[in-house]
Amino acid sequence: MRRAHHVGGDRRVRRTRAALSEAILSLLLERPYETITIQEIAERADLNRATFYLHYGSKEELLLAALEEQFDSLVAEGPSASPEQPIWGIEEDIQQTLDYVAEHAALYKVLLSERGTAYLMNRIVDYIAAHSESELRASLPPGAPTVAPLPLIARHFAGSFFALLVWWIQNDMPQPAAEMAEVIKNLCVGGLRWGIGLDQS
Amino acid sequence: MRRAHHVGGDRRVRRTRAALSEAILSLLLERPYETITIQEIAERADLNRATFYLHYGSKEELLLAALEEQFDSLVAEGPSASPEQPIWGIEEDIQQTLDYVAEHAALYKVLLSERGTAYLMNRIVDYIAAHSESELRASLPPGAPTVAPLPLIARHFAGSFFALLVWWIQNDMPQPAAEMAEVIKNLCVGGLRWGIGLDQS
DNA sequence: CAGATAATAGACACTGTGTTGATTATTCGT
DNA sequence: ACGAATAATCAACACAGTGTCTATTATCTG
Repeated sequence: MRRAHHVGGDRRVRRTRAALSEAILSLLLERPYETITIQEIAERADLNRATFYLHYGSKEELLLAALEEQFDSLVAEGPSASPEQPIWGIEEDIQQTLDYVAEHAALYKVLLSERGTAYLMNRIVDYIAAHSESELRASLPPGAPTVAPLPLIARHFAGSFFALLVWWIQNDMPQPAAEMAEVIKNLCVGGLRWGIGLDQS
Repeated sequence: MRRAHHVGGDRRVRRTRAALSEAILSLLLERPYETITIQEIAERADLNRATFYLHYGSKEELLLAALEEQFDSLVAEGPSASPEQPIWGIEEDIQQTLDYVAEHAALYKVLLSERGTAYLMNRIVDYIAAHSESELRASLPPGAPTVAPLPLIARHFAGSFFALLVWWIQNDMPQPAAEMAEVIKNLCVGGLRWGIGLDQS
């Protein structure tokens, strides 16, 4: 019955890394990235400063690792891979993403407005684009004509979704998640269907 | 006839600041922001380090100033404010923006992929959104029904435009600017017209 | 030209970094 | 439950870069 063995090596390592990630993210909620020192991170994680260097070479490295975890847990909620309703499976993802982000509003507001944007944006937009492109590909007859190449349509969709997401977060989520999801569905998925010519029928 | 007087105070100040901006941007082309020191910036600008502090309080401050100039010169090329062809004036902007970015490809590749993204993205997306929103407003009958609130449609447009722009730059501009502009026009402006119901006719 | 102001040069204390070697504590496999 | 392996601690180190200062020189503006 004793599981959770070998989940990723030494238990001490896992605990230490988790503490460091948590420390930097919690510091990020309080003040800008540049002003945060490795000393403070170690301090807040209740670890010796030398221990930090046992795991990461720089603040940057730790941040990327922490963001990666963050992204993974966002995606984990994510794409339940719709059955036979191709494009419309995306709508579920939109709803789930908004719900997830709303739960972690404070953190995402910081991540998106400051340091993390470059990384998170690339990561999220890439992910959404890849995800929606494969859905698109599956839902289209092979040689069907589209307004533009599929990867660009996917990017178009991902970009507008992300922009609306950022707007929503940075404006302190003026609408409830469900309502915003509706708007995004209308605009993005509508635009998507238009992009692949489904609206011409 | 002696103009260019009083363009912004002391000539020395203008020269110094310009040198600093140029220095940080050129360093940014060579290596990541974090590794650049104020010492080096001053050195490359051929200025005493103390002079730096006479003008900026930190590296960050200088970078923001430099980005602001960069953004201004991008916008300067920009919106020739279409006469009576509302939405279609946007098409010109798209073309001009791509041309401008293509000219400064190396710099923008760095700015968009690294440090600058957060700032530039907010700045550019805000600008495009505001610009397109006012064009939209002008081109629509007051009470006309739309798919979503105007500001969100504008954001949707700006986001997808920006995402495609980033994709294009980061993939080393696989298509010529003109061709990419066509794609963007098709997708974004098409989506925009669809968004405000012009496609239902 | 003269007064004002910007830039320089060198020095200063200070903060945070990255590394080291010796020591202690925890964990994992058997 | 034991013992070998290895992670974490602690104190100390040289070092790089920061931010500030004062006195001096160079340059601009009216």
